[in-house]
Amino acid sequence: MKIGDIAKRTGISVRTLHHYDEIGLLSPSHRTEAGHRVYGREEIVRLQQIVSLRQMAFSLEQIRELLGRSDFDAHAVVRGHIARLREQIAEQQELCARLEALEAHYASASADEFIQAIEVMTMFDKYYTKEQLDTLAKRREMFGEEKMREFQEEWPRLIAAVKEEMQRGTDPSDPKVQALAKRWMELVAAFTGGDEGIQSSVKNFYRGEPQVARQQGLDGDLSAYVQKAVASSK
Amino acid sequence: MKIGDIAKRTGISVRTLHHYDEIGLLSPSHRTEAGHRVYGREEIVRLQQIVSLRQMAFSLEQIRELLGRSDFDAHAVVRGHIARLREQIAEQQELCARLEALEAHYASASADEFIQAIEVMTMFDKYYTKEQLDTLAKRREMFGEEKMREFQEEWPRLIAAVKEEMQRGTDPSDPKVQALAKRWMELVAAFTGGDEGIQSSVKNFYRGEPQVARQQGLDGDLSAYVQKAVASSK
DNA sequence: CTTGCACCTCACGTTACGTGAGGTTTTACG
DNA sequence: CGTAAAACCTCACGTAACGTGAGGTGCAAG
Repeated sequence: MKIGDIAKRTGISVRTLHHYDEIGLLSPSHRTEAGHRVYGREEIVRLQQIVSLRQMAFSLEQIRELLGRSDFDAHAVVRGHIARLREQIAEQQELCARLEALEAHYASASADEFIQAIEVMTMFDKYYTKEQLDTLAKRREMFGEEKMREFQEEWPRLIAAVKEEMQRGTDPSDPKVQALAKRWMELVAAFTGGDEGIQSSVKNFYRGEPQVARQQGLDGDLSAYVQKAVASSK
Repeated sequence: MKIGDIAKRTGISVRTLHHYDEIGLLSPSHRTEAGHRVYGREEIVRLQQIVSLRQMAFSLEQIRELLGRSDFDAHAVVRGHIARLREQIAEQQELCARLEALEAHYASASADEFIQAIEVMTMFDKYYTKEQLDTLAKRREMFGEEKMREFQEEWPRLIAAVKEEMQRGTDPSDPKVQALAKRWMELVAAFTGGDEGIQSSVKNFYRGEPQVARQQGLDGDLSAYVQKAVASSK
């Protein structure tokens, strides 16, 4: 009946019982004149209920409501709780999947490269919708790991080649430039799959993150040059 | 370069930047003489990294370690993080499944009954291992909803009948008592499936939660009486 | 010159307790 | 009955990652 007995019998810490008393969730019905808490049958029952609900991950506030009086719709509270749990699960699974993909893909990368990869991933989140990311993921699966790596290695070479022609002042309608532009658009098409939404997202991405574009050797002049080449081929 | 600009450009709140400064996660390289924070390129880059890692649900402490210097094994940190996420997901799925089962089964119950059902569930957790609970769940599936309900309705009648004989002083070897005891053991066998571990868990359960036993009309005398009847039948 | 906005530094609130600090009461033993 | 250990009490700070004022200063525009 005293707090220590309750603690031993239920496995709840004395501090926790103090806490429940403090917030008015479970207050002992009596106190000795020395101020020691005395719990009765009622309170033990209520404590069991509290513990049970806590095991179900309800907050103390929710528990107070659920036990407070049945005018609260318990089923509604539970359904809300389930909904929140579902959301959390979905989020965490998404996260987990991403981190595992990263681990698998960048297993041999340095810490810096690894963190950079995470950065790129979150940047993608900013500019692409969830559906677009799904589409891109499917496309990557379609091509397979090796193809994607080849593409990633081809881009810098292609960009460098175009830049050279541009700086040399070659006309965009020159066959050499035309060939490069054709390959350029092929790679773009392979990545975007012709999806217009994705194409505009790509543009927004490079516009919003110029430092990424710069890192890859891209800039406004270069893309304008390619645009001209493509236009003149029609 | 001033804190408000950073806040607008990155979407991070001013307070958050203050916080990161406070804990030394991201401090501006300079201050104006008035004490205004001035951020440089470096800090913006670091902030992006912080935001990215935070999106991945890393704690600020972990982020500090990851960015602190690459002597920390980033891969190990990430693997640990994944493991923790997995655990949380598993727990929440377990919880969610239980709550949904409750919702489905007690959809039309009152709040009190509902909470009591949750209590019973957590009591079971205390006395049965996970495997035993799985076994019991499978057994319930085997019998189906209706059979289980029939069993649940039969128990009180059976207990009452035995109690009557006991109070009347009927000898445990009397055919009437023998018949009741036989049915008793059949029901026990249906529930436990003859699993010895489960049988002892049941005993521990009723021993540890005497109020549940009492609520069902069970007590030491009664079970001793049944034991005698069973023994005398051999 | 004053208005208003951006900036600053406290400092409390949030969740569910853990962990002492420092003091009183009860209990057990000789 | 005296004393010492065990159990009880009330503060009160710490946790994670900020939100939200309160109250005061700096700076550019009208």
